[in-house]
Amino acid sequence: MVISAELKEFFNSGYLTYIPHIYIDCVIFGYHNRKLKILLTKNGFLSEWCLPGGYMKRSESLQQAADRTIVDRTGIENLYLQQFRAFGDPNRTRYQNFDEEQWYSLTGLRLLKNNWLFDQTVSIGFFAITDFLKSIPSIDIESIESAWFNINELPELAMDHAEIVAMALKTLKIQLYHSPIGYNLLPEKFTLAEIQALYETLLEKKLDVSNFSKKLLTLGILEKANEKRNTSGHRSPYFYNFVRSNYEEALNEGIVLV
Amino acid sequence: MVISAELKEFFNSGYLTYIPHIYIDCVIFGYHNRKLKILLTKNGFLSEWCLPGGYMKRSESLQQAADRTIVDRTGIENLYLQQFRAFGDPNRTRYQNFDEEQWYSLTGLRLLKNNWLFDQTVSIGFFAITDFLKSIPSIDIESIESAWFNINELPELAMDHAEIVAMALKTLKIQLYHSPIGYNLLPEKFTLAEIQALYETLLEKKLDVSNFSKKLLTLGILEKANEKRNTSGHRSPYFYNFVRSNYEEALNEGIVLV
DNA sequence: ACAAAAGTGTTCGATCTACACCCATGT
DNA sequence: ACATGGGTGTAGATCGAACACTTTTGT
Repeated sequence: MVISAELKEFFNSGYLTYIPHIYIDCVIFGYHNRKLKILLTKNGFLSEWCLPGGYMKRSESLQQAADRTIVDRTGIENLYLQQFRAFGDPNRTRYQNFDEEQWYSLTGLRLLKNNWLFDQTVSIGFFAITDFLKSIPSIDIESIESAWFNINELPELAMDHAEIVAMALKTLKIQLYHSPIGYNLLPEKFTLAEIQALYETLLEKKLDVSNFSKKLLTLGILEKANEKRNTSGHRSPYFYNFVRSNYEEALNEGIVLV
Repeated sequence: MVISAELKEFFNSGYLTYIPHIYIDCVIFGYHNRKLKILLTKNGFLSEWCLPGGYMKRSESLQQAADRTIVDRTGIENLYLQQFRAFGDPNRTRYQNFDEEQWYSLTGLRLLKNNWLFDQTVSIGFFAITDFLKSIPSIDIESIESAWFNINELPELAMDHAEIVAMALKTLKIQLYHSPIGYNLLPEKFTLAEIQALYETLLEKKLDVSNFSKKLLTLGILEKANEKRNTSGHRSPYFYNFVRSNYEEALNEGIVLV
């Protein structure tokens, strides 16, 4: 990996800009057509894949740090990132297993043992969900690759990142139970089969067709549009769309779904 | 306030032991006889009251830090502390409004602007609930007083501590809805009226006598003991006790209560 | 007897679950 | 006509809210 001047600067004096002990890790779920993926990045110095994340800057808020991190590291904008847990096992630091020589041979930089990069970090976990076809990630200075992975075909993850993913998934499911989802994951108009597929994928279980649609329609979250999708070979399904006001209300008030 | 040698040492070189940017704040709910209180401490240098809390030590886990903090600061042992949120507004630091002169006149110590105590901190919020009659708090070196306050008669709180309390209370209520509580808050044997009073106080609403007991008995969490409390003037209530196995199961599996 | 608190029963309606059934359409 | 997926209807069980009722006990 080529060590840019920018990266060198980051290694040597990043602690002036960033707080050395507070890291943000983001679990970005991507959904499309019955597939649930998460976004991972390949750090240039680690063999395992990582969650996209970054240090918190001095004098910014946690939320700002998370939002900035995701834009910086993946180029994806307008994600609604939600905090779900802090992770703070001892000796939790990205480069804990490197000694000075190893680091030198990898980067050509001599970093002292007390360099800020080797400090213990507490990580604040955030998660978000997006349509992975609409969200094309880019990469940042510390990374060499960035990709969507199927949730049940994840590669080896660095540090405690597997645990972070597991907790995020658990939180996502609980959340889904109490508030609707879909605004950013489905097109403007969609069929009942499509939204049910979304829920079934996220919850990892089958739902009853009749009961599912009844629920969403009774709650007033969905309404039938006067249009059908043109399929062939069988009956064409109607389009539906979200009823914005009721959707928002369900987000605030909470519902019980499924 | 007298500045002990220990405190002086803490101010000057605490950063060697503690991570300057990570703070733990604990909301300790105390219940007894229809009263819900929280535990606050009076810091010797601030006019407002604070949540008991402390810095995280280098190379300990978040959970260890929280557990140690509560023992150190309040002397209360065996609390089950549960993480609920991280708070990280910019410029969030306990002594942010002090300048060098003020600090000197208060403490007799000359601390530089870049002293670790003035660093921005992210706080990880934990909460727990205990019986406040059984939990007599003691105080620590930075504090001059420690006391239980009724939840709706809280004094002015430092920094964002009011927000932390509000979030903790919200989390407690949601949690109560999904899992039983009472093991450490009620005596071994208690009456239905007593456990209902507990729930009504925590949830801040009245519950129906019949439905409440039916629910807990149907779930198998409570069982009737062959004993009555001796009251006078009217019918004596039966004692009940928790059925440990079902209680634990409800904790793990989740229930819906009320 | 009656007041006060303990404890039980019952009704009504909403909601969930499971499953059967009908509909539309291309071949 | 039939296969395929879209969509609806309904019986039975379960649950929850509200409230009336019975029991026990001291005065």
